[in-house]
Amino acid sequence: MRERIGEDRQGALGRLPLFRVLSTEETQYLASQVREVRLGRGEILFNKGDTPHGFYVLVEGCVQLAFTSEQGTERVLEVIKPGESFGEALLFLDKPYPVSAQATQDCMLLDVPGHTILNLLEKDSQLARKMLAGISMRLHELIRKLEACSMRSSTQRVACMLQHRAPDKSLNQYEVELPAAKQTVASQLNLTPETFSRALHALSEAGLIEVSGRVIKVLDADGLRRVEI
Amino acid sequence: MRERIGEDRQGALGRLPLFRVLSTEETQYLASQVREVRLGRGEILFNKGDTPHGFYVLVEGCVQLAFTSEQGTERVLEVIKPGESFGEALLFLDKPYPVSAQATQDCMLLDVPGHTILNLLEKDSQLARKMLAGISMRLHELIRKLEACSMRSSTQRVACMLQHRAPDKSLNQYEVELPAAKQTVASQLNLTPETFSRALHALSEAGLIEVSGRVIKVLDADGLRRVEI
DNA sequence: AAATAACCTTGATGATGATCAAGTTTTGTT
DNA sequence: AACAAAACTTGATCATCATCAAGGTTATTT
Repeated sequence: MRERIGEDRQGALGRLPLFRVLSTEETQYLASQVREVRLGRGEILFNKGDTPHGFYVLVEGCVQLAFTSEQGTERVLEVIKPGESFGEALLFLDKPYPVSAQATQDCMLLDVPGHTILNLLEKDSQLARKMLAGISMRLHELIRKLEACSMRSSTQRVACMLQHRAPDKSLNQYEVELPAAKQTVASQLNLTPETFSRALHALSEAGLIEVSGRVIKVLDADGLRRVEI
Repeated sequence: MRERIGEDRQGALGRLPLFRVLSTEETQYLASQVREVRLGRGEILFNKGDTPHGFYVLVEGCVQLAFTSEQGTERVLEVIKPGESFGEALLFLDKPYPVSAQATQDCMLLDVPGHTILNLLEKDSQLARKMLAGISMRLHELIRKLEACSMRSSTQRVACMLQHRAPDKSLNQYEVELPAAKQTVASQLNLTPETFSRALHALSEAGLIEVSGRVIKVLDADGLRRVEI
């Protein structure tokens, strides 16, 4: 796969959700402008406060976006998976990155220069629409997170996360695989690893879920909805 | 002003930040499609979970966007002021409103049908760019809020909000007028009115601010930055 | 396969902020 | 101007979650 992309960057770009709408010609132009970036596990792509020049598409690996407070404590905002992009919003804002980006696996990304995407946007209303949809989706996700963040109980937050990750909302039983280490997921929920662990324990006690490593089996989705404390 | 808009809806639309880029012809088309909505203080425009059909531009008054939990407690996400729009992101998502909208003052809004704005977007890349910028800005704000929400201390959150509302970041002294009732601002910071009140008190004690009603005089912005508890 | 490191769990304690309650001030209405 | 209602403040108490600490488990490396 990795070689494939090296050889056929154009094809790889065309397969990305965001760029699927582009014409062959446009994809060609794009491919000529992007730069490949490789990161080893643990490496920092950019820090909060850095000046953005474009945006990134993750082709392979895993990147996490996080705030870091003065004391060095981290709060993970988002885990980026292959095919997803990040940093688009900054193209239009002229502000520094509000978060840091770190590779949690060996990664291959494409660095798309700002002017390239702005050029494409001028001419291609389909791409504009796609980007609007992408950013809107991101916005929606953030609203959900903020809502979760203002829900009182830690257990409720965890239950809520498990519901959100259901493959199908109508199912009452399903399995969820956590997208990252438990401490990372905890951080996304604005919880300490300890509290997260206890919350999972409580939900197990209540017979609502079964935990084995990163795989969580939801036994009673309806019960999760009714969690009070 | 209100009559003015009634007479000259086209002119009013052209003056709105989002639509300033439109041609006369486009503005004319838009004006023919929008519907005026008037709300009395306290009235609900839509509830969380409702199906959106378009988006809104606030011309006059004040609207607040909030979550409401099952128990009826409210958490204000945003206070919309005249000239601002909301609900754009839903145009691209096919999801229910994630928040409720309530008038906190008598209001006049324009209801822009989804298909109208999508039509305009097809042809006008300037508008697309403007919308992208608008939504990106919203996204950025939300990230800031989430970050604030994960900062530990309530007093820090209040101090942070006061810094953010500085008319000019380089000033060490300035006045801030809260955009809404204190309980609303408290809610935006994910605090109870009581805790908010105490935080303001603490900052006053420390000689960093002076409070008189909704007007807060910041005496030492640098000190605010260093607030620890 | 052994060793090391990272990750996770469980317990005990403490601080922060929510809640409840009562009083004060401000705002708005008649 | 007087009254009512909403908004705000202050105090006391309590619950939740973070922190600290130690032991256990799973991954990774050699």
